[in-house]
Amino acid sequence: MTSDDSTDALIDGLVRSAFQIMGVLTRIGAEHDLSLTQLRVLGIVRDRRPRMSDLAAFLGLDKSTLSGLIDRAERRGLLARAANPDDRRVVDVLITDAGRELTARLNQEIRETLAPATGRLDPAQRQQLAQLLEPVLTPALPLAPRPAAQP
Amino acid sequence: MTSDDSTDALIDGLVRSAFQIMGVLTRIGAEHDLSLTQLRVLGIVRDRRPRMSDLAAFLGLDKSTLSGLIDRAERRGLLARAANPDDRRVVDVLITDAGRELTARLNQEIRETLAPATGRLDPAQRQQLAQLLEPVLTPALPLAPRPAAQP
DNA sequence: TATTGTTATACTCTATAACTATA
DNA sequence: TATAGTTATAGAGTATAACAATA
Repeated sequence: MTSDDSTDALIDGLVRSAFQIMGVLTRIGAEHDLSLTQLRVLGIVRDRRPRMSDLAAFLGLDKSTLSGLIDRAERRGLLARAANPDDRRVVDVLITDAGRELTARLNQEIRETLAPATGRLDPAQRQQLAQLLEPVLTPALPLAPRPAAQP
Repeated sequence: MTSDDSTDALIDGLVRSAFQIMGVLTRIGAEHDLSLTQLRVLGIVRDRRPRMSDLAAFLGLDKSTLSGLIDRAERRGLLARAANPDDRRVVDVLITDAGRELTARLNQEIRETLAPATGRLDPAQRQQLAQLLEPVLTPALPLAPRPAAQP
């Protein structure tokens, strides 16, 4: 079996939804001089303190790309680098108070912008949609402390 | 009412889903030296022949950005420009046979890559998810011929 | 030796501004 | 004048390769 109608229709909907969401995120980010990737980093680091390499791997970016990304966010006072006490090669990434405030404001804007779309479903349908989406989703970056590696 | 749980959970799921889908699309595109935007253009032009300005507007890009994008795809023989018979200022964008073949192959790869995720739902759930997504989605770029403008 | 992160370099994506051709 | 498209320019995002520090 290489394809079936239910899968094709679902993928089409997921892809269109993805471009729509990305469009909203891109526009709102741009209004605050933030790229999509920087927006995403803020959302991730909001309640985590990942090391550079883990963050790069989770984002699917080269570590050198992440260096530049964090540079620019750090220059703007949204993120900060910190030494990791356990391994002196490692650099942790953390959010600043300014970054946290900006992130909260952005999330509010995102909710408001998407409200006309999500509002076309009633609360029970919204809940059902979120539940159906759940099994399709990749797990998020785990919160610290990180699990022990396989021996 | 500024927020409710069902909306927040739905937006969280939609945003995570969007990043996941974009990750897959970005990776598959990169394996064929195509950016996310070029991938998207191929998907749109596959069964349409939009003018440059309409395509730029639909993608949310400046017309100058689209010029470069089409340049690069044209140099690779995936897309072509054509004069519009009704208005000599207008340039239409169309897909080549090579572009169509590549697009078909990419779509197949996307389906295969996403199969483990979509396969976590049974066919009835997939259908239901696609149906619940539908009202949330923005309408696609209309197929030619274009509707008459408002007088 | 292997891993973590940064720097140098090059290319794509993107927008702004200035331009040409057509309406 | 207004619209459609291109070109020139500049900044951000991205990967590859070479490097320094630490494990």
